[in-house]
Amino acid sequence: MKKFEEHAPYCPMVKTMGYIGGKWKPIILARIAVGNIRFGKLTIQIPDISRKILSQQLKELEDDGLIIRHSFNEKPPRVEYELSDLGKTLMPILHAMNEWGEKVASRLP
Amino acid sequence: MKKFEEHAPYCPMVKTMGYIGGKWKPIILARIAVGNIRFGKLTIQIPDISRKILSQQLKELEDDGLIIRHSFNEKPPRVEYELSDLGKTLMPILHAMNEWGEKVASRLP
DNA sequence: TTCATTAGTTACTTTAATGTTACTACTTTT
DNA sequence: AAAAGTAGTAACATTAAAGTAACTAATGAA
Repeated sequence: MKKFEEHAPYCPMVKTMGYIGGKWKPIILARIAVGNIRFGKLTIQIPDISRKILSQQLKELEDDGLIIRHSFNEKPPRVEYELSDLGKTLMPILHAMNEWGEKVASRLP
Repeated sequence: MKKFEEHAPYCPMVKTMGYIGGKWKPIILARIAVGNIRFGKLTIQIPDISRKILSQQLKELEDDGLIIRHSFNEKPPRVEYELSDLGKTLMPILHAMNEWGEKVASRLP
């Protein structure tokens, strides 16, 4: 039924979605993009995310090389996250998304 | 570049994710952005999406005012989708995502 | 006559994503 | 001595997302 010739041999959008396709990832990345940030601060800035999901998503972002995790050996623990060089290349996407959200929010209540 | 913190009271990223946050939506939108396209053509260009999900996502995109559905009263049926004016304002995001996917694909195998 | 075509829908099942609660370790503060 | 603070994790429960198979209508073609 589907013709092979018409299949997109490789889709950049699919690739991108593989990295930032989660419900929370762009939101998390946008927060980290502002500057190094601690785990607890993220849970405050993104009130609707649970610690479990946040932790999980951060790990995926780290595994994908988009963020760097800095763990200071202190008690109580302190961990900071920052964008990696690769993560910083996402800034145009994050900014475009941020701007769009602003515009839509101001026009459609 | 503007800092995300300047727009913190409501979260524009969350708003944007509400519109294009699905697994398939950016991919579908990117396809429609290329030009008016029929339902069946979309199922060919996005081989891994089922008709059910495609139909469902298209309806959501239409309800959100991002795309316009043109139904020609023919048998067998013909339906074409195009970006609305609002949908066209997503182009910077879609374009940035597409470019990022291309770059990452070329650098990381 | 029977098949192929198109853009879906319906009913059902499975998988992925997300949430909840309780818990840890170590130090400092009350 | 108890409590507060941090960055998580484990076990379990739930919800959201996605997949599958079968079906429709009207027409033209084999």
